[in-house]
Amino acid sequence: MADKNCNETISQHGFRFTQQRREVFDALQGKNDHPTAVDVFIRVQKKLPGISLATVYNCLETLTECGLIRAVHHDRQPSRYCANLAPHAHFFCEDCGAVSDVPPGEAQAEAAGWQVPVGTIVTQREISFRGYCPDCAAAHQTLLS
Amino acid sequence: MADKNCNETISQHGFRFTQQRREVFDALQGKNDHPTAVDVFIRVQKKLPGISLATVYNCLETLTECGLIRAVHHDRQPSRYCANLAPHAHFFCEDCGAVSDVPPGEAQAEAAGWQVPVGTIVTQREISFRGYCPDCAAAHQTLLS
DNA sequence: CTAGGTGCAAAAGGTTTGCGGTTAA
DNA sequence: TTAACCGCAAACCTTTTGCACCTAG
Repeated sequence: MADKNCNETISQHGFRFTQQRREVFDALQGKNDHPTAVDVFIRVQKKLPGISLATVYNCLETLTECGLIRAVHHDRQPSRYCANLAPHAHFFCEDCGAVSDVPPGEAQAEAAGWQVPVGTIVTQREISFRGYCPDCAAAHQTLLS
Repeated sequence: MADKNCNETISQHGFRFTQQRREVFDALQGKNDHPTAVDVFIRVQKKLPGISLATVYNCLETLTECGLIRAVHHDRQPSRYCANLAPHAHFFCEDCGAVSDVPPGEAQAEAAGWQVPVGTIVTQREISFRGYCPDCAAAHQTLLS
């Protein structure tokens, strides 16, 4: 069903629904980790041994353009990809490198309160947190005590 | 005076206060544009014709490590650097590529309301907006009307 | 049938690094 | 004096591109 939706969306954007695009899309579904292009490449290779990394990059870009997935960036590290289309922020652990989704609270639906100049049109907002995930924070605390 | 402070801070971090670091630091002071490493390189060359781009990169990293400047990233575009140490967000214009600082409003001191998992330690937060700056937004409107 | 997509290999572009000579402390 | 730093050039790593072949519609 996700594939059906994917197919339709891709077609609506004037692209073809190829095996490669389907597998790249599938590789992100149902996981909430945030794989890099290379990670996706490794996953998809299990289904399509002949796929090339360049094609994975191309597919990821196409899918992003179609709004089926989202690209996530942190510093200049490799791009990561995310199938969670709901509004959310990202958390990057400085220790283990894990990337996780951060859902907004009730009161946090909009980025109210930022003094964007009058006349500005904001089309997108990105919020990211950096620090230590619960596991790594606990490990730190143990070391310090 | 800014230089004096810069000198002290660099020394405190165990680094040397070299001409190159001073000029790189100075190249960012008093401007609120957000130059790339190459932009800084071009500026600093006027003062130190012999400086190399690699040194500019190294200086920018050292200064960032000392907390004297801040690195700003957007997608995988070249890193930009910012001398504004006050808490603020960034706005990236999709049309003209301008990067500007966005000060927080009164009610926006913290990014409260995000459901970070219990036990997480957040050390840094980054907020960025993308869209059209007032000038480009006006241009768009003109085209559409 | 054919425009668009794929695989490959090579290039691009930003950033980092190794090394011999230089300099701030 | 000497460890840190600089300039240079080469390496690195992610991402993009050109081209000949292939395939979805």
